[in-house]
Amino acid sequence: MDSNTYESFNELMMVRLQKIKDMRQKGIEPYADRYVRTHLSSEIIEDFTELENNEVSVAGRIMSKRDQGKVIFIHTQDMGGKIQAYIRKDVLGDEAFDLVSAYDIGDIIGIKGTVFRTKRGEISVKAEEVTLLSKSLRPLPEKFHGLTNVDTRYRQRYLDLIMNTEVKETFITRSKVIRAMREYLENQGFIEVETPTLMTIPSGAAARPFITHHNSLDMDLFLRIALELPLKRLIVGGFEKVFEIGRNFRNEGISIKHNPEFTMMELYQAYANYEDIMNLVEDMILNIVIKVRGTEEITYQGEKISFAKPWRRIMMLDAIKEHSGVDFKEIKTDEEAQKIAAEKNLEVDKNDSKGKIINAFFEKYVEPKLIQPTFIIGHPVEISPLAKRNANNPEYTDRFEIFVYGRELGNAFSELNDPIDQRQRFENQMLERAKGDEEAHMMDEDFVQALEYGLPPTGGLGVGIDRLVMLLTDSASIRDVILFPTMRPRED
RNA sequence: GGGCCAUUAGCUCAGUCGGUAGAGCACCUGACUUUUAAUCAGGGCGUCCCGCGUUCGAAUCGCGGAUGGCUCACCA
Repeated sequence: MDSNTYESFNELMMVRLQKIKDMRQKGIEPYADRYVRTHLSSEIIEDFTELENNEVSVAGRIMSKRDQGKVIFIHTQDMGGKIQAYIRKDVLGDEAFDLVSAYDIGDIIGIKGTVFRTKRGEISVKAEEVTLLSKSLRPLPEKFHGLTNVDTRYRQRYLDLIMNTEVKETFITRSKVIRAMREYLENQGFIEVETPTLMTIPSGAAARPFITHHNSLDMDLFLRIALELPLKRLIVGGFEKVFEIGRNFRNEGISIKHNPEFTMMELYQAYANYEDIMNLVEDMILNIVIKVRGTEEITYQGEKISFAKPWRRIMMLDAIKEHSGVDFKEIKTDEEAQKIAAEKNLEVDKNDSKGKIINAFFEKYVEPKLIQPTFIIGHPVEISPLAKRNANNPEYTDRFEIFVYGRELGNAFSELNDPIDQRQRFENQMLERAKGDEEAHMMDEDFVQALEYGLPPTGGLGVGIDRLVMLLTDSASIRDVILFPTMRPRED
């Protein structure tokens, strides 16, 4: 750090810098090497009856300090929560006590002492030895209101985590959700794999990709938008049950439900169809909900949501008929579909096929109504370029999506394993692209070639981890379940 | 990308009609040996988001910009 840096320090920080100098002059190092702690704050509170009058050592950040002259009360915070230290001048001695007196809120300290309960009933540690482990230079946000500025909370998440305990809880829950999912899938015989993030052809979803450049190969690469195609190649290769939990990147708008990078779990199971996957995902999510929340029913944004089996299963066309009165079974051509869309004042592109219009109807009339976990089955083939056609009605696919609280939580289908049909579908997507649809799939020749070697009948699934965590932590925004959400850099 | 709103001390906020900036917490000095947003007395702390303009004078009014929030669009 040079002197120019110090110039940006305000008076509060200059005072703390001076304290560091004073300590070093006394031969005390304010940045310690290590500290042996015996207990977390939570352990002392939970096991108070056994620990009372025993010696313990705790470490953590000073969150509050009440100096009464010859007695100081300090709350320190660690992973387990907060615990109070009771520090007496006559126990520590004058010199050590004066040092503690100079500690600031935000400093990280170690306390060795005996466990007891104060007059007011709070379980505390009566300090015999207090050690400064790391001096804090910047003042923490105010103790009562804490840190509420959302901008700062996301940009300086560490401050958010220090000040807002429920934020820590959210991310602990996130970790539990992922662990429970892994456990479940491993118990079902799935193997976890990792596939490339850098792709030559981004595929597996309808989305605009991020582009980057590889210098020594002198070529552009794309960040993946889905995990799907590499995983299906692994099924071709004989891994019959695989899954990946990985980051996807989509170059699209940011909203309460969308972050440019987000986490998906995708799994593929050979010899299974979409109905097998439906049973699997229903059981898996119920399992996770119970493991994480201890109950089948949760409350999300004031709405009671039950994950108890079975979830409602309804054909997409039936759901549209139920909510909009329009029966697309009666509508045969793109022109008829365009006409009915116009009658309903639904904005669609004039090139849109019947399949896309069905999807538009679904999104407008049905999606917001699907509060309880619901399987929507049988999507039009035009919007499902990687899904197998239904044997009885080849205009539609053996596909389903899971909706909860009006939001898509998962997507699954019987995988298209006919290489000739797959090539045709890619070609149709290329035509859509040529018509200006930037999100249409690109041709993936290598993937078609893999199918030509033979993909067994396979069921596949994708689940949005962030959205699942939102439900289980009652978080209104996806940014509340992503530690460092994408932000514009500050100008300054 | 459009609309609306916000941005003032480290944090949470107030700021009247345009008259040159305030509170609480935090910090500093002093008092206080079981406090709980400890208390009491005193003190210091500002790029009023940035730029331009109007005005004798701008935190306040106008225009442009930045960042964020909400929302619509986009996004299966």
